[in-house]
Amino acid sequence: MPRDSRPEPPVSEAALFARASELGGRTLGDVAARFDLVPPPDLRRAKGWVGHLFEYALGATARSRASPDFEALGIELKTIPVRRDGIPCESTFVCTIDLAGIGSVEWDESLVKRKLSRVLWIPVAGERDVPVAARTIGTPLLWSPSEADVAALRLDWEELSAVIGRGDVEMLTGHLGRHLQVRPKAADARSRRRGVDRDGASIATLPRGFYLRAQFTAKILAEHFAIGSQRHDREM
DNA sequence: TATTGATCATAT
DNA sequence: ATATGATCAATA
Repeated sequence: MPRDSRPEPPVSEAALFARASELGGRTLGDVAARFDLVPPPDLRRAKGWVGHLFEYALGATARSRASPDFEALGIELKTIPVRRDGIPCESTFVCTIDLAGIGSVEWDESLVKRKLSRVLWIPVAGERDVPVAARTIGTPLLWSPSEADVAALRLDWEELSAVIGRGDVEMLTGHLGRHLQVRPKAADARSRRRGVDRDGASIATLPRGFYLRAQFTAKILAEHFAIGSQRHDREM
């Protein structure tokens, strides 16, 4: 029998953050056991397992629904795998791209801007030499991008969107974009999605998504820790 | 070894 | 087949 059943959605941002904070310092195995879930030995065949665990443990809206994860609060949940030194192991997936329509979308109404407006980051040990069940949960961070962040993300988004919009999606590589990049987001390399070519004609191409580079999220987490230790100093 | 391109599971 | 949750693994 599970010791805890699935919690109700949190009623406020503070309640959500408090709930997430209680998980800090514990292992994924601890949390999974509370809900009678079994951690896989590794994530090769369960890449979304950590994210799903936290959706469940924090009372996120059902997986079937559209984002944000906490609809009533307008908060997006992101687990982020980190090394022992706190630096992210991976980039962070933001959203898939409507390759046929993004050329006529403005930044202010973009999915990237909306999804990143409020994010609950949960750092989790992500090194592959640690079994999933033994991986430690870090201190959560409730984040909104600074004005400088928004400006920088907008610059990347507009550049990348323009390339897609003008019909050069096939020229895009993961190299483009300072903080935001475009990479495949598909079941495999044969997947196809509707896009447009340089003549504006409809083509079938690889589905792609926006991702945040690890360097960008590293900065977010680093600033978080810096502020945390500053507060700690003042308390002493 | 950091990064890009490829891939895996589940639910709808 | 698409959307959401991401990490894997080959490459540079």
